[in-house]
Amino acid sequence: MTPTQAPRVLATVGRRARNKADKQQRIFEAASELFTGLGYSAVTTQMVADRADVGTGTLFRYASSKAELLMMVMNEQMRLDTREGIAAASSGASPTEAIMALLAPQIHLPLEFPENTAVYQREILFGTEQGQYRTEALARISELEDAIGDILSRFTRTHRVRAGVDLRGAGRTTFATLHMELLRVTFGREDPATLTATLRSHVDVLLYGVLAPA
Amino acid sequence: MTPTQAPRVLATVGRRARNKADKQQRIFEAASELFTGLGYSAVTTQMVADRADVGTGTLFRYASSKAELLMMVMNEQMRLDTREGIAAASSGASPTEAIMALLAPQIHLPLEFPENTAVYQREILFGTEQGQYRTEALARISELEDAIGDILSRFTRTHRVRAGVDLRGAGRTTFATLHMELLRVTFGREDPATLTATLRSHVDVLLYGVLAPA
DNA sequence: CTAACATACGGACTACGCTCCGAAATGAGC
DNA sequence: GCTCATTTCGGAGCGTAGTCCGTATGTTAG
Repeated sequence: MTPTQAPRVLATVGRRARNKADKQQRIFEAASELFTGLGYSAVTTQMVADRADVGTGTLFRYASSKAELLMMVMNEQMRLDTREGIAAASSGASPTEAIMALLAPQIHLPLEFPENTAVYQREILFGTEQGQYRTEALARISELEDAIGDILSRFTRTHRVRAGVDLRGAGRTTFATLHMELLRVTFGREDPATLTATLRSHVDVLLYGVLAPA
Repeated sequence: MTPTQAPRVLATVGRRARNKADKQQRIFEAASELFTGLGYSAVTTQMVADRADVGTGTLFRYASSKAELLMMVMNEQMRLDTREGIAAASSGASPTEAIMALLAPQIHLPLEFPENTAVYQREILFGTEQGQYRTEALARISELEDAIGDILSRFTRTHRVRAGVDLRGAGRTTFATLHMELLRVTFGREDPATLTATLRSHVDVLLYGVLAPA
């Protein structure tokens, strides 16, 4: 083996690309450990940069803001929860149960990481920058909204959809409600123990309404 | 009139209290003009302080944060819209129409001041500090949620409430949806012209549900 | 191997929200 | 009017997110 041959095998992507992937990895791990250990507001970007052993200038070429840094970390968790929920929803026996199965895996996050989850939700809803990690988060939400559409259409044989109802819009309403209920738990205005029950009754209202003509 | 008598008439509250009210007034006007003229992010607290002719230290004893400063201004508008909505709602002929009448005055804000309204909503939902102006904003929201409860109970003679439905929770769902739809307009994901129609269909879904057993 | 180029890096720097504490103004007691 | 206590004021200073640009490092051509 000549000195130029041995590296070439691994070097098909070049040293630069490898350095980049390596830094990306270090930054992800540093951010993940610090955010989960201390919570968003107690972490400074300087701390992340130091732990990842890069300069702050470098840090901000890998994530365009501190919030993007958090989203990078949270998206991983969200990815798992979403996959789990979509799998579980396919076996729900009623519309309510199917939707609850879809949403159930999302519930643990605000309990485990209240502050980080609140910031995550805040940035999803109110973020203006079009960073890559926010884009990914939005894609994940869309995935769930689509899943609700799929669930509802799965039940159109046994249930009829009221005239004029837009299923996509109903998916949005479901998420609006999920967001708010998760926030209520985060800010301690709702008992986590009753969250599932509360959410189920919201889903029921959404599906079957509040009123019926007397 | 002795020099001590003339001032006494106006001075029942004391010079200190008058100075305070005066500064409060100047700060309100400065904040109002700057925020509405330039938008939240383009305004610095220094600019508000300068225009109100106070130091920054002083500014922050009249509003505990920049966001509180905005809420101080927005609350005034919200107060008018809420009063108008509650008055209009009492004459709605159907539950849907009554709720729409209640919400209608709220929808002009994001059209006129998209950025400020978004920040206002963000702080209402995610703010952690317990400043006086946020407290006031939350009270205004509660007022509207209560109004929805009143509307629904007004129709219990002609409509029956589905078993197990919590009207207060339904009010929260309505607001969750309103928040989200206003945000969609703010961020340009929804045509303002169709907002009323979209909102009405959301309210309909909420009242009468998506599904009915076939 | 070297030169010339392109890209990535990183830390000094800036902007801004907010705090802190010494100074000034006000009111009370005499 | 004078002194002292109390409240209010305000701007220098701090912490932190994010930028800018000179330097370092990798890549390519000859």
